[in-house]
Amino acid sequence: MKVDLPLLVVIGGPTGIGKTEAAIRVASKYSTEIVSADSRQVYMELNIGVARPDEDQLNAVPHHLIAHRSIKDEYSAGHYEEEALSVLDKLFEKHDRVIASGGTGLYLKALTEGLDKFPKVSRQKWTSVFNSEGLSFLQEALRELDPDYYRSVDIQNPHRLIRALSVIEETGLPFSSFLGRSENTRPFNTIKLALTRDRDELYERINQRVDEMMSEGLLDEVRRLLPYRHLSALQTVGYQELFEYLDGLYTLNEAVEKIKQHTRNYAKRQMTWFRNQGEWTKVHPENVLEYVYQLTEKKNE
RNA sequence: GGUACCUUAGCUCAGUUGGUAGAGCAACGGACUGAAAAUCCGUGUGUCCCCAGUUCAAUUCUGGGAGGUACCA
Repeated sequence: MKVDLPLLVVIGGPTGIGKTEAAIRVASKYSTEIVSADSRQVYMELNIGVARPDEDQLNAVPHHLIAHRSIKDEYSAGHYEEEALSVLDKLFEKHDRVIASGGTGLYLKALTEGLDKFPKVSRQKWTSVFNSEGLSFLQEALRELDPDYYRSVDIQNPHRLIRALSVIEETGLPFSSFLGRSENTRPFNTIKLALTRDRDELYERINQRVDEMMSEGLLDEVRRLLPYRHLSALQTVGYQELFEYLDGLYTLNEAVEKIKQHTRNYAKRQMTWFRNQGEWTKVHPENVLEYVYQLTEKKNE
């Protein structure tokens, strides 16, 4: 840790683990504020289904980068990195430590380590090429235009190919020429805590939370968003399943079970991410306050 | 009570003319630098209902038992 730099306490972990509460406890204790790192809570139109902190919680501690964008806006990890850094800049004028909390691994990486700088590009063209020509066409195109990236990228993954080809198309440069170029230094120290719990317990919490969302009116929220179901912001667990229920594909009960299952699947993917990312200290939600406190004590010795 | 059919992976089921078995879904493991709650890759986890018989060998054939479904009473 570098001396004289402020501290960013990062609280990550899978959905439903208890990040929101833990972050609020730590932020309250140190009278500071919270920067969210959640790719779905940024949208003002999404509330119940993305487990946005409630009114009381938002009033208890100031939160940033929550519900400040529309689902109709383009938003991505790049936007998030810019916004988060500028918010942090201002917050560190008032506080010597700030809390970041969220489950979107890529956003946390963007915030703490930074991404390489890319121009903003539209993926529209290559998405439609993919739809009409198929995956192997994209593979061939990338192999020709950027053999280096072709070798390292997962060529079965259309998202990756579309992204790379869009960048190449608009810049006239290989995608790989942008990688590893940027020096990303951060004007703050970071400690990264990945919240963990017993898996069965986490899954049980997820199941219960989905039931709570339903009784809070998730179905109404989804019904209002039906016209926007094709936006990427709505490619989201809890929304797609209820759209399909409204299509008559299955019963409400079946839809709710699918939401629970898909949320568990998502949590599992997040656990994989945090487990294999390195640098993340596993902490039980109940011990977060104590853990941060101990680190602070050491720092002052 | 009688007759027919069924019982194989967590679930729904396929299969072995007798050589201890495989699909879908689930589950589990993994990847991932701008859609990341997305997207993609990998893995079969099994008293083949139980007991006995025939056989070199039975999940498969025979007999009995248990449970289930349908029809007849």
